[in-house]
Amino acid sequence: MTAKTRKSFIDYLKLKNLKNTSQRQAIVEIFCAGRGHVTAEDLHRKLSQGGRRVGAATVYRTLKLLCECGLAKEARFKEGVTMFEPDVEKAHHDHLVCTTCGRTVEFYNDTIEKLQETIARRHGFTITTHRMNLFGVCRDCRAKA
Amino acid sequence: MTAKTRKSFIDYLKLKNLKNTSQRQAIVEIFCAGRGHVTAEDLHRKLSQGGRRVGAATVYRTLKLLCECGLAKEARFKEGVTMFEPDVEKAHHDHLVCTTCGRTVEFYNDTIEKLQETIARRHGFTITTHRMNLFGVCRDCRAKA
DNA sequence: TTGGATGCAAAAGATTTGCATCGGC
DNA sequence: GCCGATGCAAATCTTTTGCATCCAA
Repeated sequence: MTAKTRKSFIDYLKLKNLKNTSQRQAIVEIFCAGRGHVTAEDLHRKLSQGGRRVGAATVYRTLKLLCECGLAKEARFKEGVTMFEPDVEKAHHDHLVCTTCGRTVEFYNDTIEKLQETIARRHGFTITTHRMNLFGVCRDCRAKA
Repeated sequence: MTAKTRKSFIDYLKLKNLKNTSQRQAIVEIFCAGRGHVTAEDLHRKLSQGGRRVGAATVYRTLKLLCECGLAKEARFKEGVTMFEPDVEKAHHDHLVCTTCGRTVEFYNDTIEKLQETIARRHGFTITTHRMNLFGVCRDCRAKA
Protein backbone atom coordinates (compact mmCIF):
# COMPACT_ATOMS: atom_id res chain seq x y z
CA MET A 1 0.00 0.00 0.00
CA THR A 2 2.43 2.54 1.18
CA ALA A 3 4.87 1.43 -1.44
CA LYS A 4 2.21 1.67 -4.06
CA THR A 5 1.17 5.10 -2.88
CA ARG A 6 4.68 6.34 -3.06
CA LYS A 7 4.84 4.91 -6.53
CA SER A 8 1.74 6.64 -7.84
CA PHE A 9 2.83 9.91 -6.33
CA ILE A 10 6.15 9.69 -8.09
CA ASP A 11 4.34 8.88 -11.30
CA TYR A 12 2.22 11.94 -10.86
CA LEU A 13 5.26 14.11 -10.25
CA LYS A 14 6.90 12.81 -13.41
CA LEU A 15 3.76 13.34 -15.39
CA LYS A 16 3.60 16.95 -14.34
CA ASN A 17 7.34 17.52 -14.56
CA LEU A 18 7.57 18.15 -10.86
CA LYS A 19 10.44 17.16 -8.66
CA ASN A 20 10.67 14.29 -6.25
CA THR A 21 12.24 16.04 -3.29
CA SER A 22 13.15 14.59 0.08
CA GLN A 23 10.55 16.81 1.74
CA ARG A 24 7.78 15.45 -0.43
CA GLN A 25 8.89 11.92 0.27
CA ALA A 26 8.90 12.55 4.00
CA ILE A 27 5.45 14.08 3.95
CA VAL A 28 3.88 11.29 1.90
CA GLU A 29 5.56 8.73 4.12
CA ILE A 30 4.10 10.12 7.33
CA PHE A 31 0.77 10.94 5.79
CA CYS A 32 0.20 7.42 4.48
CA ALA A 33 1.49 5.79 7.64
CA GLY A 34 -1.60 7.06 9.43
CA ARG A 35 -5.05 5.86 8.54
CA GLY A 36 -7.28 8.54 9.89
CA HIS A 37 -7.80 12.22 9.45
CA VAL A 38 -5.01 14.69 10.01
CA THR A 39 -4.60 18.40 9.60
CA ALA A 40 -1.68 20.02 7.85
CA GLU A 41 -0.50 21.12 11.25
CA ASP A 42 -0.67 17.55 12.61
CA LEU A 43 1.61 16.39 9.84
CA HIS A 44 3.97 19.26 10.35
CA ARG A 45 4.21 18.43 14.04
CA LYS A 46 4.73 14.72 13.42
CA LEU A 47 7.53 15.49 11.02
CA SER A 48 9.22 17.78 13.50
CA GLN A 49 8.88 15.19 16.25
CA GLY A 50 10.45 12.68 13.93
CA GLY A 51 13.38 15.03 13.56
CA ARG A 52 12.43 15.90 10.00
CA ARG A 53 12.08 19.64 9.89
CA VAL A 54 9.99 20.79 6.95
CA GLY A 55 8.44 24.19 6.37
CA ALA A 56 4.73 24.47 7.06
CA ALA A 57 4.20 25.97 3.63
CA THR A 58 5.71 22.88 2.05
CA VAL A 59 3.31 20.66 3.95
CA TYR A 60 0.38 22.65 2.65
CA ARG A 61 1.79 22.65 -0.86
CA THR A 62 2.36 18.92 -0.81
CA LEU A 63 -1.08 18.11 0.58
CA LYS A 64 -2.56 20.12 -2.25
CA LEU A 65 -0.58 18.02 -4.69
CA LEU A 66 -1.74 14.81 -3.03
CA CYS A 67 -5.33 15.92 -3.38
CA GLU A 68 -4.79 16.79 -7.02
CA CYS A 69 -3.54 13.34 -7.83
CA GLY A 70 -6.26 11.66 -5.82
CA LEU A 71 -4.07 10.25 -3.05
CA ALA A 72 -5.61 12.46 -0.41
CA LYS A 73 -9.02 13.84 0.26
CA GLU A 74 -10.20 16.86 2.13
CA ALA A 75 -12.83 16.63 4.84
CA ARG A 76 -14.17 19.49 6.86
CA PHE A 77 -15.83 18.53 10.10
CA LYS A 78 -15.57 21.81 11.85
CA GLU A 79 -15.04 25.47 11.16
CA GLY A 80 -11.65 26.64 10.15
CA VAL A 81 -9.81 23.35 10.01
CA THR A 82 -9.26 21.25 6.95
CA MET A 83 -8.60 17.60 7.57
CA PHE A 84 -6.94 15.30 5.10
CA GLU A 85 -7.22 11.57 4.84
CA PRO A 86 -5.25 9.15 2.68
CA ASP A 87 -7.42 7.98 -0.16
CA VAL A 88 -5.52 4.99 -1.37
CA GLU A 89 -7.47 2.24 -3.03
CA LYS A 90 -10.23 3.09 -0.66
CA ALA A 91 -13.73 3.38 -1.98
CA HIS A 92 -15.69 6.54 -1.62
CA HIS A 93 -17.32 6.90 1.75
CA ASP A 94 -19.14 9.36 3.94
CA HIS A 95 -18.68 10.17 7.61
CA LEU A 96 -20.38 9.83 10.92
CA VAL A 97 -18.81 12.28 13.36
CA CYS A 98 -19.20 12.20 17.12
CA THR A 99 -19.57 15.79 18.24
CA THR A 100 -18.46 14.90 21.74
CA CYS A 101 -15.25 12.93 21.30
CA GLY A 102 -14.50 13.70 17.67
CA ARG A 103 -14.38 10.06 16.65
CA THR A 104 -15.35 9.43 13.03
CA VAL A 105 -16.81 6.35 11.40
CA GLU A 106 -16.76 5.85 7.68
CA PHE A 107 -19.64 4.29 5.83
CA TYR A 108 -20.93 3.77 2.36
CA ASN A 109 -24.50 3.32 1.28
CA ASP A 110 -25.23 2.52 -2.30
CA THR A 111 -28.87 3.47 -2.16
CA ILE A 112 -28.02 6.94 -0.96
CA GLU A 113 -25.38 7.33 -3.65
CA LYS A 114 -27.88 6.40 -6.34
CA LEU A 115 -30.52 8.72 -4.94
CA GLN A 116 -28.05 11.57 -4.96
CA GLU A 117 -27.45 11.00 -8.65
CA THR A 118 -31.15 10.93 -9.36
CA ILE A 119 -31.84 14.10 -7.43
CA ALA A 120 -29.03 15.92 -9.16
CA ARG A 121 -30.19 14.83 -12.59
CA ARG A 122 -33.69 15.95 -11.80
CA HIS A 123 -32.34 19.44 -11.15
CA GLY A 124 -30.16 19.49 -14.23
CA PHE A 125 -26.91 19.02 -12.34
CA THR A 126 -24.01 16.77 -13.20
CA ILE A 127 -22.43 15.76 -9.93
CA THR A 128 -18.70 15.84 -9.64
CA THR A 129 -18.40 15.14 -5.95
CA HIS A 130 -20.31 15.31 -2.74
CA ARG A 131 -19.85 15.48 0.96
CA MET A 132 -22.13 13.99 3.54
CA ASN A 133 -21.41 14.25 7.22
CA LEU A 134 -23.77 13.00 9.88
CA PHE A 135 -23.14 14.58 13.25
CA GLY A 136 -24.23 12.99 16.47
CA VAL A 137 -23.16 11.31 19.65
CA CYS A 138 -21.56 7.89 19.67
CA ARG A 139 -22.50 5.04 21.97
CA ASP A 140 -19.54 5.53 24.31
CA CYS A 141 -20.15 9.21 24.81
CA ARG A 142 -23.83 8.61 25.29
CA ALA A 143 -23.04 6.06 28.00
CA LYS A 144 -20.74 8.48 29.80
CA ALA A 145 -23.24 11.32 29.73
CA MET B 1 -42.97 35.58 8.46
CA THR B 2 -40.54 38.31 9.07
CA ALA B 3 -42.76 39.58 11.80
CA LYS B 4 -42.87 36.15 13.31
CA THR B 5 -39.12 35.77 13.10
CA ARG B 6 -38.56 39.04 14.82
CA LYS B 7 -40.97 37.84 17.44
CA SER B 8 -39.24 34.55 18.16
CA PHE B 9 -35.89 36.27 18.30
CA ILE B 10 -37.18 38.70 20.87
CA ASP B 11 -38.63 35.82 22.84
CA TYR B 12 -35.27 34.14 22.79
CA LEU B 13 -33.55 37.30 24.00
CA LYS B 14 -35.99 37.62 26.86
CA LEU B 15 -35.58 33.99 27.77
CA LYS B 16 -31.84 34.39 28.03
CA ASN B 17 -31.99 37.80 29.66
CA LEU B 18 -30.32 39.41 26.68
CA LYS B 19 -31.07 42.83 25.33
CA ASN B 20 -33.07 43.79 22.30
CA THR B 21 -30.81 46.44 20.83
CA SER B 22 -31.30 48.44 17.68
CA GLN B 23 -28.27 46.73 16.11
CA ARG B 24 -29.75 43.29 16.66
CA GLN B 25 -33.04 44.43 15.20
CA ALA B 26 -31.32 45.82 12.12
CA ILE B 27 -29.31 42.66 11.55
CA VAL B 28 -32.29 40.33 11.89
CA GLU B 29 -34.29 42.59 9.62
CA ILE B 30 -31.78 42.48 6.78
CA PHE B 31 -30.92 38.85 7.31
CA CYS B 32 -34.52 37.68 7.09
CA ALA B 33 -35.32 39.98 4.17
CA GLY B 34 -33.06 37.83 2.00
CA ARG B 35 -33.90 34.24 1.24
CA GLY B 36 -30.59 32.79 0.20
CA HIS B 37 -27.18 32.30 1.74
CA VAL B 38 -25.15 35.21 3.00
CA THR B 39 -21.87 35.60 4.77
CA ALA B 40 -21.38 37.74 7.84
CA GLU B 41 -19.50 40.13 5.61
CA ASP B 42 -22.39 40.31 3.12
CA LEU B 43 -24.70 41.34 5.90
CA HIS B 44 -22.25 43.85 7.22
CA ARG B 45 -21.95 45.40 3.77
CA LYS B 46 -25.71 45.49 3.22
CA LEU B 47 -26.19 47.23 6.52
CA SER B 48 -23.58 49.83 5.67
CA GLN B 49 -25.12 50.41 2.26
CA GLY B 50 -28.44 50.88 3.95
CA GLY B 51 -26.85 53.58 6.06
CA ARG B 52 -26.93 51.40 9.16
CA ARG B 53 -23.40 51.23 10.43
CA VAL B 54 -22.87 48.27 12.74
CA GLY B 55 -19.60 46.79 13.91
CA ALA B 56 -18.51 43.60 12.17
CA ALA B 57 -18.05 41.92 15.52
CA THR B 58 -21.67 42.60 16.34
CA VAL B 59 -22.79 40.97 13.11
CA TYR B 60 -20.83 37.85 13.98
CA ARG B 61 -22.11 37.87 17.53
CA THR B 62 -25.70 38.27 16.40
CA LEU B 63 -25.46 35.54 13.77
CA LYS B 64 -24.19 33.22 16.44
CA LEU B 65 -27.24 34.07 18.52
CA LEU B 66 -29.54 33.47 15.58
CA CYS B 67 -28.03 30.04 15.08
CA GLU B 68 -28.39 29.24 18.74
CA CYS B 69 -32.07 29.97 18.71
CA GLY B 70 -32.61 28.12 15.45
CA LEU B 71 -33.46 31.09 13.26
CA ALA B 72 -30.33 30.73 11.19
CA LYS B 73 -28.28 27.86 9.91
CA GLU B 74 -24.67 27.60 8.94
CA ALA B 75 -23.62 26.13 5.62
CA ARG B 76 -20.09 25.74 4.36
CA PHE B 77 -19.73 25.33 0.65
CA LYS B 78 -16.16 26.35 0.32
CA GLU B 79 -13.06 26.71 2.38
CA GLY B 80 -12.83 29.53 4.83
CA VAL B 81 -16.24 31.08 4.41
CA THR B 82 -19.24 30.38 6.55
CA MET B 83 -22.57 31.10 4.95
CA PHE B 84 -25.76 31.64 6.89
CA GLU B 85 -29.30 31.13 5.74
CA PRO B 86 -32.53 32.07 7.44
CA ASP B 87 -34.17 28.97 8.81
CA VAL B 88 -37.65 30.16 9.45
CA GLU B 89 -40.47 27.68 9.27
CA LYS B 90 -38.50 26.04 6.53
CA ALA B 91 -38.09 22.33 6.52
CA HIS B 92 -34.68 20.77 6.71
CA HIS B 93 -33.03 20.49 3.33
CA ASP B 94 -29.73 19.68 1.70
CA HIS B 95 -27.86 21.47 -1.05
CA LEU B 96 -26.85 21.07 -4.63
CA VAL B 97 -24.03 23.50 -5.36
CA CYS B 98 -22.81 24.49 -8.80
CA THR B 99 -19.04 24.66 -8.62
CA THR B 100 -18.92 26.94 -11.64
CA CYS B 101 -21.42 29.70 -10.91
CA GLY B 102 -22.01 29.08 -7.21
CA ARG B 103 -25.76 28.73 -7.58
CA THR B 104 -27.35 26.50 -4.97
CA VAL B 105 -30.52 24.45 -5.12
CA GLU B 106 -32.18 23.14 -2.03
CA PHE B 107 -33.76 19.73 -1.91
CA TYR B 108 -35.17 17.27 0.50
CA ASN B 109 -35.38 13.54 0.11
CA ASP B 110 -37.16 11.55 2.70
CA THR B 111 -35.65 8.22 1.73
CA ILE B 112 -32.15 9.56 2.23
CA GLU B 113 -33.10 11.06 5.57
CA LYS B 114 -34.44 7.72 6.76
CA LEU B 115 -31.39 5.86 5.52
CA GLN B 116 -29.13 8.25 7.38
CA GLU B 117 -30.97 7.48 10.58
CA THR B 118 -30.68 3.78 9.97
CA ILE B 119 -26.98 3.94 9.23
CA ALA B 120 -26.29 6.01 12.30
CA ARG B 121 -28.25 3.68 14.52
CA ARG B 122 -26.41 0.71 13.12
CA HIS B 123 -23.14 2.33 14.23
CA GLY B 124 -24.45 3.24 17.65
CA PHE B 125 -24.79 6.95 16.89
CA THR B 126 -27.63 9.25 17.77
CA ILE B 127 -27.76 11.88 15.06
CA THR B 128 -28.16 15.47 16.06
CA THR B 129 -27.68 17.04 12.67
CA HIS B 130 -26.20 16.41 9.30
CA ARG B 131 -24.89 18.17 6.28
CA MET B 132 -25.07 16.90 2.75
CA ASN B 133 -23.76 18.92 -0.15
CA LEU B 134 -23.71 17.64 -3.70
CA PHE B 135 -21.21 19.50 -5.86
CA GLY B 136 -21.48 19.59 -9.61
CA VAL B 137 -22.19 21.70 -12.64
CA CYS B 138 -25.65 23.07 -13.36
CA ARG B 139 -27.40 22.95 -16.70
CA ASP B 140 -26.66 26.55 -17.62
CA CYS B 141 -22.96 26.28 -16.91
CA ARG B 142 -22.78 23.02 -18.76
CA ALA B 143 -24.40 24.67 -21.80
CA LYS B 144 -21.92 27.54 -21.72
CA ALA B 145 -18.91 25.29 -21.48
C1' DT C 1 22.34 24.68 -16.14
C1' DT C 2 17.73 25.65 -15.03
C1' DG C 3 13.20 25.83 -13.65
C1' DG C 4 10.83 24.06 -10.02
C1' DA C 5 11.07 23.55 -4.66
C1' DT C 6 11.96 25.19 -0.13
C1' DG C 7 11.93 28.01 4.08
C1' DC C 8 11.01 31.87 6.22
C1' DA C 9 8.56 35.65 7.22
C1' DA C 10 5.09 38.55 5.81
C1' DA C 11 0.43 38.73 4.02
C1' DA C 12 -4.23 37.51 3.70
C1' DG C 13 -8.79 36.38 5.32
C1' DA C 14 -12.27 35.13 8.48
C1' DT C 15 -13.57 35.27 13.03
C1' DT C 16 -12.81 36.34 17.97
C1' DT C 17 -11.57 39.02 21.90
C1' DG C 18 -10.13 42.82 25.22
C1' DC C 19 -11.59 46.86 26.85
C1' DA C 20 -13.54 51.33 27.49
C1' DT C 21 -17.86 53.17 26.67
C1' DC C 22 -22.77 53.02 25.89
C1' DG C 23 -27.59 52.00 26.63
C1' DG C 24 -31.64 48.62 27.59
C1' DC C 25 -34.42 47.45 31.26
C1' DG D 1 -27.65 51.83 38.28
C1' DC D 2 -26.46 47.39 36.71
C1' DC D 3 -25.01 44.33 33.51
C1' DG D 4 -25.08 43.13 29.04
C1' DA D 5 -23.97 45.15 24.23
C1' DT D 6 -21.23 47.70 21.12
C1' DG D 7 -17.30 49.33 18.39
C1' DC D 8 -12.89 49.44 17.47
C1' DA D 9 -8.56 47.67 17.13
C1' DA D 10 -5.66 44.19 18.24
C1' DA D 11 -5.22 39.33 18.45
C1' DT D 12 -5.91 34.57 16.58
C1' DC D 13 -5.70 30.94 13.53
C1' DT D 14 -5.26 28.69 9.28
C1' DT D 15 -3.59 28.93 4.81
C1' DT D 16 -1.18 31.42 1.07
C1' DT D 17 2.45 34.07 -1.08
C1' DG D 18 6.77 36.68 -2.18
C1' DC D 19 11.33 36.09 -2.58
C1' DA D 20 16.06 34.77 -2.17
C1' DT D 21 18.28 30.55 -2.11
C1' DC D 22 18.68 25.69 -3.09
C1' DC D 23 18.69 21.43 -5.60
C1' DA D 24 16.86 17.51 -8.64
C1' DA D 25 17.09 16.22 -13.30
